[in-house]
Amino acid sequence: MIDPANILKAHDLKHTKQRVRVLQEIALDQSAVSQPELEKKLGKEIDRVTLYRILNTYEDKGILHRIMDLNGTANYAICSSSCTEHHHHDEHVHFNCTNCLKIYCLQISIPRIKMPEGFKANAISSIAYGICEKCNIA
Amino acid sequence: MIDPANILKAHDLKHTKQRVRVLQEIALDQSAVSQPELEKKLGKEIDRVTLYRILNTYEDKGILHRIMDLNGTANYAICSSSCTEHHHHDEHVHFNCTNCLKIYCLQISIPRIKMPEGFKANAISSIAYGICEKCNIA
DNA sequence: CCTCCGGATGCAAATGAATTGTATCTTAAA
DNA sequence: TTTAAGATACAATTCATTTGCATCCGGAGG
Repeated sequence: MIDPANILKAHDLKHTKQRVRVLQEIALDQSAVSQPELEKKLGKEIDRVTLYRILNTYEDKGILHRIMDLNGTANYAICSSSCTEHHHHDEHVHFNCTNCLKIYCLQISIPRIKMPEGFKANAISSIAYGICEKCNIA
Repeated sequence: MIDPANILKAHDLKHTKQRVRVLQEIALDQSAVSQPELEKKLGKEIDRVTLYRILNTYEDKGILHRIMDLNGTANYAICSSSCTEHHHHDEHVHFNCTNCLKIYCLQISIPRIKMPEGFKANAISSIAYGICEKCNIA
């Protein structure tokens, strides 16, 4: 259950109606949402730039995680509760439907991968591309 | 060893000096290259739009594979020889340095991941973010 | 070697995502 | 209630990428 007020307080962020609306909107969907999609829904209430800044703030704070889709557009989804400002732990596999373009957060964690000598990984992202359950039916 | 002329012939592409130059330039580097980087190097010889079109053609033909970096910019690297027009087999892990922004193709293949019911994956991409060997020294 | 067609290139302009600057407004704390 | 730090809105800009169209050139056929 997502409580915007608590999340904001927990991360020392001022409680504004715009920030609350963004969290509500993103929490609705189990697939990740892009800024353009959010702008379509919230454009009447929130300025485009404000939306970008809110999303960046949320990412920095570890409230949202960002996934790049096929077009290089940023998509956002709520982080698992263990994410912090300093380290993201949302290391699950994402699924990007090449038909409807939606991004899903799968409940599958990313297998550990040993890096070559000299390379130090802080995070790893895994995106599967294909057809999602909804598009498979249609 | 990369032979541009052969690659072009093998894929039924006209032999033009621009196409040859792009292949030469990308083959030089073992890290993936973005269009903006290529444009810096080849901008005097090749038009920006032509560069985009060549890269798209190469991707379609399975000559290059595309990796999105942190900024949502497309980067390109030479495909393994088994890639074809209809299916990319370049399923190795990539490494995106958060310092120098370079993308490396690691010689590590992506572990098989079982998709949930209804989801059908055609390709999977895995990108590790961190500090590369060069930046680790400096 | 010459002709000629289709695909490739170059240039101009448009689109779309994201960022920056700045003035104004709002939250939360004194 | 006052007030300062921080948020928001609006305008303008940057940066990657795409589209339209006229021109050019590679290579197949004569």
